[in-house]
Amino acid sequence: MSKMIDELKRTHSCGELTAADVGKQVVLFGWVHSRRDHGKAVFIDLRDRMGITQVVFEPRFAEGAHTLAGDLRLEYVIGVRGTVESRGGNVNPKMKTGEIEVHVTDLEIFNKSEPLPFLIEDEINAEETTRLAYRYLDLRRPAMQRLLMTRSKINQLTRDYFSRNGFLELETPFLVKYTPGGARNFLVPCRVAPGKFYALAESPQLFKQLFMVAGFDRYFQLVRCFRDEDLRLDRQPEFTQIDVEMSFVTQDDIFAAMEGLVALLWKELLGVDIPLPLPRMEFDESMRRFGNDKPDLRFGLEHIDFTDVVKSHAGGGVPLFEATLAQGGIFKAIRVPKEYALSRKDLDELEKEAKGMGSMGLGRAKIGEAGAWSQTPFAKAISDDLRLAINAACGAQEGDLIVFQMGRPAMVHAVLANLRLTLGKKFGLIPPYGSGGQWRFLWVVNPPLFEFDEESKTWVAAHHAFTRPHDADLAFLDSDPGKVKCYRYDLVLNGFEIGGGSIRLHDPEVQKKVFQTLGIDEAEARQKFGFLLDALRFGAPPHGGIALGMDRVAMLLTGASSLRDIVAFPKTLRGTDLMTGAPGDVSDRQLKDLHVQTVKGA
RNA sequence: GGGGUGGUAGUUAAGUCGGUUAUAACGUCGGCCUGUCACGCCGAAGGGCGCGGGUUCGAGUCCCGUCCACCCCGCCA
Repeated sequence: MSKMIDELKRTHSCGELTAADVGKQVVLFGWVHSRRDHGKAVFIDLRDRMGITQVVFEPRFAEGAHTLAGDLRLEYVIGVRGTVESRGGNVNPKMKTGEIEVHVTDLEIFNKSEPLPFLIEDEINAEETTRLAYRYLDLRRPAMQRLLMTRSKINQLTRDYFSRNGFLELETPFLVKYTPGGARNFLVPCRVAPGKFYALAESPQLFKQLFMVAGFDRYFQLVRCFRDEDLRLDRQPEFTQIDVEMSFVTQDDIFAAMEGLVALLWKELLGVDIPLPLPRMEFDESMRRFGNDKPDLRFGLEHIDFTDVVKSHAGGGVPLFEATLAQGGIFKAIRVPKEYALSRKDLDELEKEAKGMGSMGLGRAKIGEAGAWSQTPFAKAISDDLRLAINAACGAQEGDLIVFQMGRPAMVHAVLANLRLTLGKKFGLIPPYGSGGQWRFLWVVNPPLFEFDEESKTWVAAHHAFTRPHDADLAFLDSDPGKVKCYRYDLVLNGFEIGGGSIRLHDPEVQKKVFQTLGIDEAEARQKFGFLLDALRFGAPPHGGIALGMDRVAMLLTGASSLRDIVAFPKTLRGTDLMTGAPGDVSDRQLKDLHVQTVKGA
């Protein structure tokens, strides 16, 4: 048992002693961060989550402590008592506590440590696989401690902000009824109801709307959500949302509430003033200029649509162009100005990337003298008129390169949107962190309510069936569903979707029409959303809401390069936890209790 | 489901046209050192190259399969 823990109180953290404390008797607890043993003088950097303090052992301070200090190794957990002394001429300006050191009179080793799989240093020197397998050691690294402390601060500021503004923090269930559509759910077998399953909530969506019907008016929650979809750099199977719902509000009211939070977070955590209100862009415009609904506005290389140009020249004699037009395809390009040279090898790599996304290839043309094309198989077939018209449409000058895609709109957009990002990174167009102007927030607004699903040849809800259409578009519900815009909005930051929400459809009559368009009949609607439909009939207030991806916000705020870095115990891309081994096997007995059979090897 | 990158001491990496005993740094172990803070100096241990096949006189290097990790597409209302 530890004498020092029982008898002495920790007086300071390892990050706070300064010249003003010289002469004080102090007690510090922490980990041996590094050790410099000079025989008669032993220097230890002692670390806790607040910082590092140098502690010194010499026989003249205390014989016993000095002898014991010879046994210290990295990551031993120790307690020291001693006197704060000035370092005199040996000040270390790189350390916050570099003006002082502690001359130790008492040392206790609370616990030893075996040699570590990797060093506890800020500079990442271990592969993520190793770090994740020993996450508790990885989290000791000061850089990781700062990330999680920032995360904690975000939570605290968010709670303060919403509480101050009259929001109630209310909880919703995680174990919910499975409803089809949307993200794939994790299913949880229910022991007491044989053959039945709960779903883990993919979001509190329906419940927060019911809070509005119940009259709670302003709700927020920092809530865990679960989605059984494939993972990405910015996607984990469980993640945290800052979830918000408000009654008697317009879209502008919701924007104002969220902008206040964003400005507060950026001010408090980075000292950055975010100018409000945040800019807005129509969904259509975003698709046209950037090929997706989450544009990174930190650089140009915007898309240029030259479909009409090709059309008006009837394909210009290029068979592939003519075929694309016949199939209703579109043509879009990115102009690469001549100062950003791309080698043949670069272009081959880009083409490979494009093919990986379903493209046939990467169209390209180098602009030469008098608008001539080279480095392209189209150079011979294309008519002079069309070639010059495309150059003009793209604003391409001699020495520029245009890269383009043609075909199905979804493919063209996907390929060029990614190509734009790849080129932006390659050309170093993204402003470095801390340079100013690097926080490009954007509301993307007024997307279509429906999308046409090519597979089933039906209209499906682009987001969900409870989003309020624009009143002016109601007439199109029957005649031309693709034209119906809705009060749906995404908050985008630097190419990441950090939040999304909508004004909800609270009018049962319009709701009925929406279901009709979707081909959902009364019975099906009842079965899927019965309780919500009921609720909407019993005096549902006009309401709307939004959810911010808290993890993504934290990732961007801290400059972390992956969502995994700001989640304490994350999963790999295949959904496994390398430390615990989850997901794991269970016994036949457990399965039997749950009335579950598994199909092996199928 | 598809496209791509990677896997070599505890860790991070090098390893050329296939060729003796597979390198280095950090860490570890032993010794020395009173002003270090990437401490220094002397010495030592530690891997057979993700796994399984194959080609070859000979494979870390070539081929096939497979596992794991990462990045992207699909997917994520």
